[in-house]
Amino acid sequence: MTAPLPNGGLTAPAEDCLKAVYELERAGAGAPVTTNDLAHRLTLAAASVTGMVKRLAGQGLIDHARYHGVRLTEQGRRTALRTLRRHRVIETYLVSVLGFGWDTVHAEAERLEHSASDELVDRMAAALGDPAVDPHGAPIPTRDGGIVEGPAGRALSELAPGEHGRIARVEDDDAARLRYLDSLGIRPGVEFELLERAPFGGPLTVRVEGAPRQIGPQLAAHVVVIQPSEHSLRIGGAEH
Amino acid sequence: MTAPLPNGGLTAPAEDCLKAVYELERAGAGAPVTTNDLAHRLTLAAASVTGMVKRLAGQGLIDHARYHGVRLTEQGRRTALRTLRRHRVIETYLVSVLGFGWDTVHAEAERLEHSASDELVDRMAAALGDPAVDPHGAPIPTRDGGIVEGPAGRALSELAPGEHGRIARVEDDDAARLRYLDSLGIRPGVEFELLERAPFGGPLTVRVEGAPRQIGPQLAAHVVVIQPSEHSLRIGGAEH
DNA sequence: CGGATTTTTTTGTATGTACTAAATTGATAG
DNA sequence: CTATCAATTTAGTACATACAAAAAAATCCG
Repeated sequence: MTAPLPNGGLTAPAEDCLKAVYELERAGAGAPVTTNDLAHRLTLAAASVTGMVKRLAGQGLIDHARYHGVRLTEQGRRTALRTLRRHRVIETYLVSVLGFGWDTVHAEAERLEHSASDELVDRMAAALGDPAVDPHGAPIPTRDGGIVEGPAGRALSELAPGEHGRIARVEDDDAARLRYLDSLGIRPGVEFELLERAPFGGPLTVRVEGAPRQIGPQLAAHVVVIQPSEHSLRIGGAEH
Repeated sequence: MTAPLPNGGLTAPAEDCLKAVYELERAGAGAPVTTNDLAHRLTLAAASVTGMVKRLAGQGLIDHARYHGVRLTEQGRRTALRTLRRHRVIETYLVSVLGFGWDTVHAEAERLEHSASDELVDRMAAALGDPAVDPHGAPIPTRDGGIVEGPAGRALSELAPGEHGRIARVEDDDAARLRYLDSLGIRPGVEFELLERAPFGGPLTVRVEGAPRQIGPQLAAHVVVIQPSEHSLRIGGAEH
């Protein structure tokens, strides 16, 4: 009796690893996820990842081609999405019901996602009316393993001056960075307009809630926005 | 980065062990808690307990006299009570807010108590109006480390026919046994009268909610009752 | 008091998670 | 095509948790 292991019988590090593979696969457009990518994401030595990956491959949750990275199996994807659902429902519950700030819930959810049962999470979700997105704008997987990965918004950092829209999602887990963004008024649901971009990777100036704000391009890269429609006014080449 | 370890930096098994020492000390009227007692309580081999006890003693949480059992230090007591508070607040929240049955919450709380932060638990407690007891009638330690261990009720199994009162607490964690008691109408807060006791350790007949119910003495030993006052009518020797 | 029994600890083993350092494989550039 | 460099895996170590079997200590009883 080492640990309780409520849901699929996986340990917390194993669930974290699957979640990381899922997220890196998504970010990398389906390319295999390398050991180094996982090590960085999990703040682990590469050798530790190799060991974990072997165990998970042995359980049929990922396919591992030596020296060439890993891919989730169908079973691994389902498992990762269940963990992700627990994480995001918990975050939403903490913010909506218990009054936590959206910048502080990640760490708490990161622990609770491994010990909360699916039943508890389903009750939380029901109490919230089965929300579709969490406080960061990330989609919440459904009980049956589905997920709608949003309408493929663009990063704030990719827009050209004059473009405007609504902030859909902030893809960052660090409390300090989120608190900073929040202090600028940059949070999911807020309307904005990009006023200007300083050259050579300089800061962007964004109007949010009536006020002009400056934000660095690295931070802005994690802010996903949606625009009113396809006839948005594009001035200048914003691709990069 | 093996595990998150939210509160005192203790692992889940270590917290469970401290909690068990606390509970066994209480049940044993302060006598030192033996390795075997702990092994039974934790469903562990005695050898495993010895190892855990050494680590905890090294951290100053318990005093360990080889071959003579352990005692919580003041620091250990505080730590145990914080874990106990988390457990009981979580149980109460699950029952009162999320609609779990009082018979099923123990297992869920047993896991969550190790990953929920004190801040989360304080918010849950506040949402409940800082309740004094959990769904089983057990007292909830306060934020500052205090606990009021109830008015020292008597076990239902110790009463004599004709005695009556109110069920204060059910000291059992097993879901099946709790569900059975619940089906008999035996739960905290319910008024009762002991109608008769079969001889030679036979079943007790108890009137609860107007209906006569039979209950074995082992189960009844875990039902703590309080009586109207000290001039309760005692008929016959009820001791033992 | 001293042997028998019980309890506890020690010893040795296993697993999962982590690390560092060394070896290996793959990719790249000349 | 090979030397080099980066990425990855292997090897060896450590710690916490668990176990069973053996040894040691305490207790009990005649």
